[in-house]
Amino acid sequence: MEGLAPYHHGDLRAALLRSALEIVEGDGVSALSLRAVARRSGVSAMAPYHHFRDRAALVAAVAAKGFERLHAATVEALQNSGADSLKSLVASACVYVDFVVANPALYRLMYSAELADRTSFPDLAEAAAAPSANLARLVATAAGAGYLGSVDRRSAALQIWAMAHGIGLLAIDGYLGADPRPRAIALVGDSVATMLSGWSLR
Amino acid sequence: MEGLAPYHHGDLRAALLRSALEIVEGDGVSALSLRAVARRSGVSAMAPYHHFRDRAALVAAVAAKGFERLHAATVEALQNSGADSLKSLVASACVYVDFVVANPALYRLMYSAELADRTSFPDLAEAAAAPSANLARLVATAAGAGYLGSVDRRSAALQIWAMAHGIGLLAIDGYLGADPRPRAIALVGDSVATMLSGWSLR
DNA sequence: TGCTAATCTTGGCATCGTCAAGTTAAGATA
DNA sequence: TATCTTAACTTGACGATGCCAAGATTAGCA
Repeated sequence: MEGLAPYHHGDLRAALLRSALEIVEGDGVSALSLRAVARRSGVSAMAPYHHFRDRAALVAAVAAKGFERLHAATVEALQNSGADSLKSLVASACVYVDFVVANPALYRLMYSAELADRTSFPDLAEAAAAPSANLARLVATAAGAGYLGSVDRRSAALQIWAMAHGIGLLAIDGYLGADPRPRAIALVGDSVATMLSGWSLR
Repeated sequence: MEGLAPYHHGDLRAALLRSALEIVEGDGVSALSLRAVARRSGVSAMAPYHHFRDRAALVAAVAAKGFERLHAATVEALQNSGADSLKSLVASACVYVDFVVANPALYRLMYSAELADRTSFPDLAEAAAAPSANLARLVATAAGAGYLGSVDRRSAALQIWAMAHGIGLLAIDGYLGADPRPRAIALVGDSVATMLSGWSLR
């Protein structure tokens, strides 16, 4: 026993996810096929179907992993920053964009059109909710500290999110030149600070 | 002569583009295949290759059409608005987001990953430059009117663009609920106004 | 009128997602 | 321990896709 390639893999699901992430990060979303994932995991083309209903389910699982990482990065950064709610907001926006620039293909996958309807993927919906909830919490404390004036919290959160989302996407699409990372981070930090100063006037 | 389906189409390129736009708007980007476009145009599967080098070239041509429409919509809206540079900026941001919400699949295609490197598609690069140039011009006149304080014009333009881009994408991805159009437009208008008021402080 | 080059077609190949039916082994039951 | 159930995995096949290669048709110009 213990020969090469046993019939039962042991933990194929995890291995498939790992392979999928490697493919996405290495060759982009377009290279992510079920067959490629199976091949890289040393398994037949149909094996993944016993762990993911179809290709979309695999993509959704990869996206969920991405949201988990994004959330983890944000949480970690907030622990290292102070308690100032304004600085926390700016910092988490910067971390967000940093994540986008560091994982361009993964981020694009996380917001790809095929996953727009998340009702079919409850795990993905749950994973994606964590960053949103985090932002909402930060905005709430900022509002409590009087930084938002009379501005609706939900609107404020959406605007900050949209700005980070937009800057991150423009960065990885090449609109911020080569080496967009410092420029993108400076832009979000600047814009979030600007918005907060604008809101505090109301 | 003048029978059905002549061997030479006459203006296949235009017909293919039209079919492609119909497919994108009707069934989404994922349904846009060369064969489907050919089928809808009543022509063999290989015919498109005499007008577009490969699938990416077709997609690029569709995207260019999209940028032309976006630019046209913005220009038209600006003619109907006054000369106030601040209002013009807000208005064009609203028109931008309105376009995104009205043409979700087309907009996604315009910024799809496969077109990120536009050096291969000079026509697309040129078409995409028009909206950017328009925005830069509006920002320049706003700066001339003293609305930007000491803020870098390029940064200001990028932030406005990113905000519209981000809000539009969040809207068509379902994060603004069903019927996102009024909400999205209100959000951009609000946010651009906020940013301008924040900038004018510096 | 005849030549050339552009336009369009047919046929074929590799790859993809997925259905159907079979094989292997892990784990419960007796 | 022997058997049975069931999950995990495989092989084979089908239709669809992007694209290569080679042939057919016709427009436009000499």
